[in-house]
Amino acid sequence: MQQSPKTMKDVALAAGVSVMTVSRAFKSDSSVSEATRMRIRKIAEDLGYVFDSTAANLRTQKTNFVAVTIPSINNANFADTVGGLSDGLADAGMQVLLGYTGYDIAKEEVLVEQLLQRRPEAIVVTGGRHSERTRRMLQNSGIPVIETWDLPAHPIGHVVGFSNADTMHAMVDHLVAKGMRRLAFIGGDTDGDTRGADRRRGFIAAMQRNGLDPGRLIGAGKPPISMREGAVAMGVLLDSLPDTEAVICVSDLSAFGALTECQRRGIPVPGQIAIAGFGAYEIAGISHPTITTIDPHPRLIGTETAKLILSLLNATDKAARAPATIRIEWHLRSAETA
Amino acid sequence: MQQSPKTMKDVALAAGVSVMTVSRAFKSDSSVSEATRMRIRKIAEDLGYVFDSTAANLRTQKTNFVAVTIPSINNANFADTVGGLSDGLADAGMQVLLGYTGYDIAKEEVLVEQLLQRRPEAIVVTGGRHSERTRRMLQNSGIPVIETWDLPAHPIGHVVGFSNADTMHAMVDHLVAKGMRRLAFIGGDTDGDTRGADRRRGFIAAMQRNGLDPGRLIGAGKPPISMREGAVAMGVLLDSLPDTEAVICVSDLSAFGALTECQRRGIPVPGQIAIAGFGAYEIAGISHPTITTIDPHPRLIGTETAKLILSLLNATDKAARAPATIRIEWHLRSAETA
DNA sequence: TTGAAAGCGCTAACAC
DNA sequence: GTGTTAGCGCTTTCAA
Repeated sequence: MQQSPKTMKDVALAAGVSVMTVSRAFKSDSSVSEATRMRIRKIAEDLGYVFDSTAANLRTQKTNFVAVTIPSINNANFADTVGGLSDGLADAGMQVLLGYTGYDIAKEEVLVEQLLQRRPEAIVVTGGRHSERTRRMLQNSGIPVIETWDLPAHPIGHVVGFSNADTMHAMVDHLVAKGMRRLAFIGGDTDGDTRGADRRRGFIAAMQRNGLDPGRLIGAGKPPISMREGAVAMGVLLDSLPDTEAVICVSDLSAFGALTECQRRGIPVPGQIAIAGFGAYEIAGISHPTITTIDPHPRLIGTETAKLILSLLNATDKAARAPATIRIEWHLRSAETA
Repeated sequence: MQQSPKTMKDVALAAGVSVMTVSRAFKSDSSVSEATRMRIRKIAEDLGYVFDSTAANLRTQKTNFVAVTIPSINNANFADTVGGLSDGLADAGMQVLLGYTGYDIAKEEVLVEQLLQRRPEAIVVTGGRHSERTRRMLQNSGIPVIETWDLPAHPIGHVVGFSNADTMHAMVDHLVAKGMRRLAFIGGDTDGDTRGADRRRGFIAAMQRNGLDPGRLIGAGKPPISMREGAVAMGVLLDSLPDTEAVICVSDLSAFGALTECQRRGIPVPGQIAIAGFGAYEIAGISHPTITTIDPHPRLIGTETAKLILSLLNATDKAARAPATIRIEWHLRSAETA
């Protein structure tokens, strides 16, 4: 049973042709007579032969996959990005090799090294903050590097993203325009989620710009912040700063948790307190009441990244490989909670 | 910039040693003097050398990864399983190569073929229904095959899962014990989600066993069923069969959507209608009210699968490689909606 | 502790 | 349209 896998040699032997002819029979654009091709494919299928791409990869120096790092597999936003990326690359016969950093730049460093050892054709990372060694490895990799979900001040290579801080300026302005002044922010209490930290910074800057107190910051735990942590943080906020008029949560998940805490306490939303989130997760549009949020178009980030990668890999002239920054437009979705 | 990557030969040249010595310097258990090892590693780092695992894979016939197919990347249950699997394999230095079937056995067939071409050390598939060709490819692969999230009647190899139908028997009995008789089921209207279809079948069988009418079946669309589709289906149910006493939804996501539809209509839950879901997603425990559900312990499925794979790969005698079926216990979590 | 030779399974390049 | 030769970058094996 556990016999060693069949090789092209086995197929060639059975078909009475050379290994090279078998190889050609599997590439649809190569010169083999249609009769031999069919015969060889039939024999291969009967033998249970499975093409060995590890060998082809070594010989051709092409692996046909793109490495991608995301903070967590369990996050609908990043899942949408990866989905868009996978679908966009699939037509070109490329696959995605995914790795999870757990919101930890030390883990990211190990992961990037492991991924580069498998010789991807391009590498996509989430966010613009990395260890020095990670930056160096990416820079030296010789393959296209794309940073996403962010707009780094000093990009390593290409960028497909947006400014997380900017979104909070828009959200603060939205709430202020509704007459609210005492705004709070619920987010992680470490900077592991660098995009979440950027949003907190954006919140603080926007409050200051509006001449308002940016001090109502509630730490909800180590990122990522769950629904439950959002609920707990809302409890803390309601207990400690009961005159708060609105709260912006680092994500829709924590915003939903916060909403349920209000519901459990019988506190009207947005009557007594308004709630806003981030991410345009499905729950924001279906919860009762619906949640005001920012839609960063996660899937679009993925499809645009795929397009960029394919154009870079097909580029012949140097100009076409120049570092590109693709800004993704985001939208504020005003809903019932704010 | 786009120069060809450094090889061990480059490092060897720079260090004045043979390629073999460089190779040894990177394996921690091999015989090189500590001085040379340090020197070589330093030189390699300075040169920006990155180990090429594609070459090592070919030579050693080991790739150090496990292929995994899941229906959708955007599903917290499967994400948890993959998370448990990744973590369980990481200690052994193995990675996961993930592919998505989109709840489509034709796509699964293509995917399995692509994955096997990369020569994984084992392959994990979600569910127990596959095309004939998929079964054949898996059977002939010569590597451990693990079917998960199901208890197939005729397993291909190993199994780590549970009976989806059984969970619905427990849920129906739970509702009947509360005095409810007119029960409905909201699920997909195709069998693409085979586990969802199994749950619908389990619902029907359990109703019949209780002498109740199993005809209140609401089709909510093509799987996977979203929160919104759950809400729409609940609207259909309330309009067409308003005397329904309880509804079981194919997942917590659709159950939550159904709950919000009741909330929008001002219908008390569970006062007028009880709601149950499946999956023990975070939302079931945090929504207001909380949702009665089945916890299939998704992460445990992943960690048990990882343990099984590692023991199979380390097994020397044939007995230790005999097909195993690991049943995962699930639990009914009674909450406020039922 | 170190090195030389051979080869993993495939394909580019060149012959015929 | 088909075959031969060489070699991708490593590691196994054997020798020193």
